[in-house]
This record gives sequence, structure tokens and C-alpha cells, in this order.
Amino acid sequence: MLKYSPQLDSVFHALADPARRAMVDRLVQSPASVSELAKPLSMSLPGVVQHLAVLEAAGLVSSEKVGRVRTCRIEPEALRGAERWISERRTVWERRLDRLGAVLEELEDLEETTDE
Amino acid sequence: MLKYSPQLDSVFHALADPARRAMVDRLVQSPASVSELAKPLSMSLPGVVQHLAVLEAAGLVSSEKVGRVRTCRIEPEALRGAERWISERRTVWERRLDRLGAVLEELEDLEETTDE
DNA sequence: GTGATAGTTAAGTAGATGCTTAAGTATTCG
DNA sequence: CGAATACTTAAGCATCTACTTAACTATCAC
Repeated sequence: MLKYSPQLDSVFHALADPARRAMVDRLVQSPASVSELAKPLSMSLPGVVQHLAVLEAAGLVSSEKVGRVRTCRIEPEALRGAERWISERRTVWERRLDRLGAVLEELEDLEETTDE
Repeated sequence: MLKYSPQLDSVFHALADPARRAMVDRLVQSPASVSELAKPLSMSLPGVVQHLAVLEAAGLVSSEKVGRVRTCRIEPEALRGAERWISERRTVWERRLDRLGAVLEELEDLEETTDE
């Protein structure tokens, strides 16, 4: 199992939950407090805090407490890492398709010249 | 919790495991049999089959059995869906940065004109 | 047919996950 | 000060996950 990345593990795992995606969705608009994040979610506050901990562990979100309010903000680099992994795979797959297409065209050309 | 997508749940969940990412990594190169997928993974064959089932449930991989060999291939559309979700969020975040930058510049201009 | 190959099915298990409620601790307001 | 706000911590619990081993089925090769 080469190039194992616990970083990707935790980012993809964090994004696999709808409540956590909703929180990310909210945070890309602007920073928010824990209760602001909780408001649209039908869940207890401690539940939200646990999701927040998962997002922070994945490096997707950072937060800072001032007074009694914890303000959360998104960390786009982690998001970018996941995006990069996917797009690299897509690139490999598309290159393969291109090579396949080229081979098929060559075969067609060969058939034409041998048939005529 | 608006626009809940079980599709994204399952795709991100599938990608959160290193063995499954390794399988995707292999399959973007070319289709492969179950045992070919299993070879680089230090895991029993039934374990691999279970991971395969997760990938298929997420729509990331499809497979077909011919004779005694099951051939697996990647389904890039599901990958693209996950990539799209991430890139949409990144776009929102970047737009916000642009607006912020514009506002800051305006403030600077105002200060200059009022100071002088 | 016999045996090897390729995969499948079933059952069990340790540990992680996604919640909950209850009971705290700070901070701010009047 | 005393009450309201904004979290935080702890504990408990049902369910899900990622494996395992053992036993089975369906090809294919001779």
C-alpha cells in the first residue's frame, strides 16, 4: 500500500457527512460562530461541536475563541488537497482515453488502406 | 439541512479509505480483475471484495463477470461529482476573497484622499 | 473427472462513529 | 451581584466499519 496519506483519509472522511459538508458550505461564505453553524442543523450543540472537531482534525477548519465566542473559518488548502487527488486521477484516466482513441483511429486507417 | 446528497456521502466515504483509493488509483490506469486489485493490498481477498462493494455502491466502479473473472472499471462521473462539489466551494471562497480585496483597496483610496 | 484458479458467502469481532442527555465553566449584561 | 449566553466535558449507547477465518461455488486446464 504505497503513498498512504492519512491527511486525505481524514479530509475525505470529514466531507462524507452531510452535517459537516453543510458546515463547510456555510464557512466558505464567511467565518461563523459555533452556534451560527449549529442553527440550520437539527442536532444538539455538543453534536455540532463534535463535527467541528472532525473538521479541525482534518485541517479543513480552524477556530479561535475570543470571549465566550469561538469563531470558525475555513482552511482552503485542505480542500484543495482533496480536489487535487481527484483531478490527478481524472487526468490519468483521460490520457488513457486519448491513447485509446488514437489507437482506434490508426486501426481504422489501416483497415481502409488494406480494404481498398 | 438543505440539499442533502447521499451520493456525495457515499463517494467521499468511499474515498476516505487508503485501500479503496489504491484501488481507484489502479483502475484509472486500466480495468483490472479482483485479484489484480488485491495483489498490492496486504489484506484477505474477502476484505478486498468488501471494499469493492463500497466503491460500487458509491458508483465509482462498475464490474462485470465473464467466466470466473470479474473485471472492474472506473466510473469517472462519480469522481467528477465529488470534484465539482469541492471546486464550487473553493470558487465561493475565492470570490469572497476578491470582494474583500476590492473593499480594502477602496478603503485605502478613501484614506489617501481624506488624509491629503 | 481431478485439481487448481477466481471469486463468493457467512459469521464473528474489535474498535470507530454519530448521536444523545446531564452537568459543568467562562463571559457578558443589567 | 445574579441571570443569560456560549460553549465544553463527560458518559452512555446503538450502529456502522474494517477486517478476519472458514466453507462454498463456479470455471478452466489437463
